[in-house]
Amino acid sequence: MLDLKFIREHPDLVKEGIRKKGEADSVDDVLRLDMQRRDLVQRGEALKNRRNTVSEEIGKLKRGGQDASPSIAEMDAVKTQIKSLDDELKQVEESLNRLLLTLPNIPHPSVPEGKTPADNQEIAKWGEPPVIDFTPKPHWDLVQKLDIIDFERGVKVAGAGFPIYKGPGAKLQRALINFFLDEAYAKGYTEIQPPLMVNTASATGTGQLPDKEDLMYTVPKDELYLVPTAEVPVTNIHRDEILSEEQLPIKYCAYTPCFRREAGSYGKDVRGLNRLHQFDKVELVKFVHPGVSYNELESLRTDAEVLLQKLGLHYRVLLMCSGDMGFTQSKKYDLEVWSVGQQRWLEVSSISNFEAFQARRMNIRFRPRGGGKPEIVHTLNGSGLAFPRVVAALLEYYQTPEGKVIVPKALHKYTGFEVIG
RNA sequence: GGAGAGGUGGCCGAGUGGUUGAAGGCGCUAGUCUCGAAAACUAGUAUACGCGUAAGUGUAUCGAGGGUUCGACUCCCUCCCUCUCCGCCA
Repeated sequence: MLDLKFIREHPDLVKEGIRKKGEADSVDDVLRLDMQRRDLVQRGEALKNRRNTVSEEIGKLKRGGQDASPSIAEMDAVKTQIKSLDDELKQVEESLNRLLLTLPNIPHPSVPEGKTPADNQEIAKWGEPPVIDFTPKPHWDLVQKLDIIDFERGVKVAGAGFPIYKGPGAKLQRALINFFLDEAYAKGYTEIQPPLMVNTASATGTGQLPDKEDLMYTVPKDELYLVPTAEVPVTNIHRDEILSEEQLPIKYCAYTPCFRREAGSYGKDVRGLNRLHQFDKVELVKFVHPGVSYNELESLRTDAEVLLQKLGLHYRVLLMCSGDMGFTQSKKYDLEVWSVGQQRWLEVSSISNFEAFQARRMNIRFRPRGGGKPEIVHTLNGSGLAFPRVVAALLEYYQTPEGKVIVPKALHKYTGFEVIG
């Protein structure tokens, strides 16, 4: 959510930012409702002031045994007016709030303007594709021969997009959980095991609601949502809190399964591990002082990149353009790992600065050193990392001509084996 | 799921219709005292929104929402949550 005062004072900047994101701009409606709201507030409060004053007088008169009926009669009329102004105000505020929740965050000046993924900028590349003298297999062939991931039976048990990891496949997943979390620990992140279902307020706080309800699995009977990412429960930990500046930055890491309906996906994008309804992810979340959030974004990116480096996987860093960035972000990087078997890049991490956009929705503030008014914190998060595509890339990258897979050294102490197959 | 109790400021805790934003205590901040610290004493110590350049001022907030009333922390209704006992259960 954007700051209403900022919109009021800089409507053109906001309109420009929304235009860059390629979204419809309802800034003028916001301003109109804001004016209506302030007018109603002023009229209502003047009457309430009157009511409070007279009620106090009535109290005094009654205690003095005097007649207060003229005042009471006046207040009867005032009461009706207040009620009607309050009702009107409530409607205006509901409309205003609904509108504010649908305004996207505006991009940081360093974000390139663009409309599609083609406009994203590749700003770094690490490693090389492996040199091999055979035709590499895609991971879905490898895992079937090795019998380590069973897609067919996953369909039977749950449906498409719910694979079953088996034997070394399951252990590889478990190894990655520990590897990623240990790396995060070493960088000062505190491990969180959050709820895997969240309520409406939490889903609204991080921006999944009201617009993106279709992405989530719902539990209607209990008004809960299965987490589409640990970002949701972890960022909401500090909802409606005033932190102290000394606590900042707060850094959390969390391993969770993630559940996404991903309606409308099809084709090569969903083959094998490329896109699933349930997948594992370690998420990194930061709450930081607004003055340093862009430094924190860079270090967050480094924290995620190092994981791919330690796994020895070839990857690139994209700076997302304004139009491809998403509703809540001010600036976002994607890490894409090279898929040898598919000869394409796969997104394994998305690293974002939301500035105050989420924190304002969630009312997460901090008290500045030495006192003073609470300020909104900035929130950031990044995948560190999402498992399925890392697993896909890893299996494909380290495959042998015989269809076995060499486990990268960084994982040996977690897997206990060095070769799959 | 059944029965009972309760939700008040950073924390504890008073308050059952009329200056209660809210006693008292703790904590915290500043000052006095001290070589310094502790203790003691003094003062200050919520948030949001509106108006105002500002000082300031108005309104709201005692779990949430609604109702009764001239006036609600106090009465009524609905919901949420916590605790205790019982049941069920990994």
